[in-house]
Amino acid sequence: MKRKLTTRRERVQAREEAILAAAHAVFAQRGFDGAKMVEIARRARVAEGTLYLYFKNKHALLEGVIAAFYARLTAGAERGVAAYGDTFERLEFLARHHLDECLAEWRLLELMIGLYRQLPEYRNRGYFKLNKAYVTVFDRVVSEGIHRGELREEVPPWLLRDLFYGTLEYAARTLKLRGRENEDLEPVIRQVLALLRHGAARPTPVPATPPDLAAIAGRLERVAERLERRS
Amino acid sequence: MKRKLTTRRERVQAREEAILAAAHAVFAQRGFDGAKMVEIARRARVAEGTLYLYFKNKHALLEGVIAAFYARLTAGAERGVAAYGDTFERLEFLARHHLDECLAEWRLLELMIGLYRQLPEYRNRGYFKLNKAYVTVFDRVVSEGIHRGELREEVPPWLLRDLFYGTLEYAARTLKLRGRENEDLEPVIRQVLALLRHGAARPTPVPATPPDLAAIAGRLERVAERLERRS
DNA sequence: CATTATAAATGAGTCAAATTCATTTCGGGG
DNA sequence: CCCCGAAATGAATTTGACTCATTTATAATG
Repeated sequence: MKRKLTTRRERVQAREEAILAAAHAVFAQRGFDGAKMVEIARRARVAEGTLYLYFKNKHALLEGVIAAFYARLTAGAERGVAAYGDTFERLEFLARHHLDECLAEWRLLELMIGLYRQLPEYRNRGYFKLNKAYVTVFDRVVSEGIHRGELREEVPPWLLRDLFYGTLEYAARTLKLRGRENEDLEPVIRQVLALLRHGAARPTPVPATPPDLAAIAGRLERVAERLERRS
Repeated sequence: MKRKLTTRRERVQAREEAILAAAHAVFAQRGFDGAKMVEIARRARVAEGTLYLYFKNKHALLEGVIAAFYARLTAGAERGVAAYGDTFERLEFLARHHLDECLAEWRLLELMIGLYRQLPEYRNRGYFKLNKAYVTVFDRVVSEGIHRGELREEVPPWLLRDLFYGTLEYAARTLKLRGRENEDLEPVIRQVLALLRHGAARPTPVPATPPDLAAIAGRLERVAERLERRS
C-alpha cells in the first residue's frame, strides 16, 4: 500500500514535480505560445493561480523544465568523460551523448534556443549559467587534450567548442528535417570527429614517414661495439 | 521639386516599404513580444488595421522583414563567389560576408532563429525557402571544390555546410557576448578556415631536417673499418 | 479535542495586446 | 460633379497571462 505523502515539504515537492511534468508535456507538444497556462494547470490537477505560487511566470516555468533537462545532460556528460581516457574518445562520447539527448528532447530544446535568443539580456542569466556548466565539461576535455599534446595549442578552445556544438546542432537539425535522426546518427558522429581531427582539405599525399636512418646507424654502431668488446 | 507619387500601384508600394521599415526598426529594438503593432503602425504613419491589409499577422510581418534581409544576404554571397576562383578563397569570403551581415542585423536574426524554431512545421515553409536559397550558394562552392579535388570527396557536403554555418553562428554569438565583434572578427575567420582545412589534431611531428644520408654512410663505413681491423 | 495562526490553494476578475470588421475616405474614370 | 471600388480607419472583440481577495488545509498549542 502506498503511504500518503505526509510532511508539508513532501507534498510541496510532489506538486512542483507534477507541475514541471505537465509543463514539459504541454510545452513539447504545443510550443511556447501554443501552450496555455490553463492546460498546464489542468494536467497538473492544480488551479491556474497555483502555477504562479511555484513559478513567477510562464517563462520561469519553461526555465524550470529546461533546468531539469540540463541537469541530466551535464551529469551524463561528466560520467562519460570520466569513463574514457583518450581525448578523441572523450570527444566522440560527448558528441554521441549530446546528439542522443538533444534529439530525444528536440522540441523542448528548440523552444529554449528560441527564447534564449529573443529575451532581453537580463533575463538570460538563468539559461546562460545552465549552459556554462554544461560546456565546462567540454572545455576541460579540450584543455587537457592540449596539455597532453593531442590537440594543437594554437586553436582557441572556445572556438573549438563553438565548432563542436555549432556543427552538432546544425547537423541534428538537418537529420531531423530529413527524418533520419536514428539511422544516420553514427555516420554523422564519425564524420564530425574526422573533420575535427583532420579538416576538410584534401591532404597532399606525403610519403609515409621516412625511416629514421640515423637511429638505425646508431644501432649498428652499438652492435659493432659489442662485437669489439667480445673479442 | 519632389513629384508626389501618383499611381495607385506606387502608393501601395511605398506604403509597404514604410511598414517594413517601421517593423524592422521596432522588432530590432524591442524583440518580438516587445514590439507592439500599434507602435509599428504609428511609426509607419498608418492605422493599426492597415498593417493587416499588407501582412496577415505579426509573424507574417516579421517574415517580410526577414525576407528582405535574406534577399540582400544571398545577393551579396553570389556576387562574392563570382569574384573569386579558389575554393578556400571563396569560403573565406563567404565566412566574412556571413559574419559581417549577421553581426550587423544581430537582433533581427536572433528573432528569426527563435521563431523559426518554435513555430509548428507548416509555418516554417517561408523561412525554409529563404534559407535554402542562401545556402545553395555555399553548396555550389563546395561541390565545385570537390570536383576540382580541393576538398575531400568523402565528406558529405551537407555536413560541411552544417559545420561552416554552425560554427560561424556559435562563434558570432561568443563574440557578441564578449563585445569583441569588431576587434576579433578577422582572427576568428582565419581560425575557422584553418580548422576547416586541417582539423584540430596535432600533426605527428615530422623531423624538420631530412636525415643526412652521406653522414650516415660515413658512419657505416667507419663501422666496417673497425670490423675489418679486428680480423 | 478544540483553537488558532499560518501556509497553500483557488478561480473569478483585470488587463494588455493582437486581430477583426463595420464604417469612412480617397481617387480616378465617366 | 458624381459614382464606384479600393484603401484605410479605429472602436470593438477576443484571447490568454497574470493578480488577488477569499477559502481551505495543516500543524502547533493549550
